[in-house]
Amino acid sequence: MQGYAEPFLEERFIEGVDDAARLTWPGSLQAAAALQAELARAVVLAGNPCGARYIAALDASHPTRFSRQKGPSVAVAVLWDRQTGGVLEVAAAQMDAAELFPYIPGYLSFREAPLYLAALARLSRLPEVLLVDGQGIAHPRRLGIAAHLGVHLNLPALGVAKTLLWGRPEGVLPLEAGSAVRLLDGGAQIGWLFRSRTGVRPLVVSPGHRVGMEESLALVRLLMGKTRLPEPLRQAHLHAGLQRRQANVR
DNA sequence: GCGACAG
DNA sequence: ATCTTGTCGC
Repeated sequence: MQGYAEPFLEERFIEGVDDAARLTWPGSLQAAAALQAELARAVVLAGNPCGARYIAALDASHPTRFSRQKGPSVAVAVLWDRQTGGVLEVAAAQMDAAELFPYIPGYLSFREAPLYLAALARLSRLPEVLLVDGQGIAHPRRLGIAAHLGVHLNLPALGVAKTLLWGRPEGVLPLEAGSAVRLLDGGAQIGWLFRSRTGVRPLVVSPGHRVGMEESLALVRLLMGKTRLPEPLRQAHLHAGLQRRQANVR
């Protein structure tokens, strides 16, 4: 897949970085790390998305190597309406898994962001916030996939990951639902460990772009339903799996 | 060399 | 990420 359609998506030029190159594999891990560090300088860690009505939740589903299913990878953008508390639209995009960049911890956006951009472009309206399955700034170079997408599209974005990639929790996280502890890297806070339900493994919440640290956690709290994941992301996960299996049959 | 390692 | 039914626990 070369060049992704993005009709209504805003763009913001990042000084010193070619627009189209922001999400393109620059050729080496070293160059990719440098690009991440460069884009991380553009991250804005302030903003309150709690009043937003339209949220896009992003998740992807991939075929397994040792599976009979050899079909495409599928990404889904679920447009969530906070006014009604339900799904407005489900937009999907697919690519042959072999054409995707491989998964390398720390470089997930080079694999999945192109799919997400294609899915987002198929939504009928521009979301006010992106809720991404993965890290925001809780990343070795402060540019997880949520931050990368946020900066690229100049949209408020935040990450909700199911496991930790980077950072050290500040103390022990209580078992009670709703509890949270700061996630630190050196002296700086890079996110939260958030116990969304009693007894479940904590989520890693971190701002991606144009969202404050406290506000990122506040929004996730507002989006919680009855399960471990915030409801929009749970829906995105569900639909990504369903649509991938659908694509296999065809 | 050893441990860590989003999806 | 994915392969998978029932089963244990709040």
